[in-house]
Amino acid sequence: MKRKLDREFYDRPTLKVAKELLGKYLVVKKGGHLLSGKIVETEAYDGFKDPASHAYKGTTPRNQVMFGAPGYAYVYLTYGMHHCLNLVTQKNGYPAAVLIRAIEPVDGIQLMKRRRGRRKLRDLTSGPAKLCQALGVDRRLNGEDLLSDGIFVEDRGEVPRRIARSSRIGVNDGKEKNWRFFFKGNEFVSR
DNA sequence: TGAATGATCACG
DNA sequence: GTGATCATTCAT
Repeated sequence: MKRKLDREFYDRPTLKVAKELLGKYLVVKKGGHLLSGKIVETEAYDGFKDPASHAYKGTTPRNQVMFGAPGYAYVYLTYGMHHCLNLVTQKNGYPAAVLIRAIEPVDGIQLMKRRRGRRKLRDLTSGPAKLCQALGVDRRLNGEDLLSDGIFVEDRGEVPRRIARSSRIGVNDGKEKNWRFFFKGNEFVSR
């Protein structure tokens, strides 16, 4: 049983969405290719009061999508060369999203290897920018509807186990919360 | 541990 | 316009 996540799934508290995305399948279809992977690591960026969020200081041209309706992709370039993929959550006007930090490769592994220039399965998608490169996600997908057929998340009926949480990677804030979720012991989790 | 690499944003 | 920063990755 496969079921594409609907708008209502994303229109909920961000921490809950971040946690429940674990074990779901991220699917990208483009140019006749089908690429997918099981989500094994996420991070929540929630609201106006989250200093680590791009939306902390209000709207800018880049973060517009975070303020928009739930169920859309927010893709940005960082360090001048790496893309990161987020899934926008909660209602229009409330800036929040979930960063997809790692997936376990499932469909299209040969193409992922070619794009990444790596042979080992573990090196393909074990980080937010790695998985974007493997799946061919870049800023052209910013603002893309996650209910479209080009990029979406699918429930394949699996029951997730062994979920752990920690502080977010690359976030240096005194009050940093445990807003990173991952499968304990999964080899595709970043770092 | 640090280089790569360029968009983004605050400042004025 | 300028300069600091960056939700990272890879090779040294």
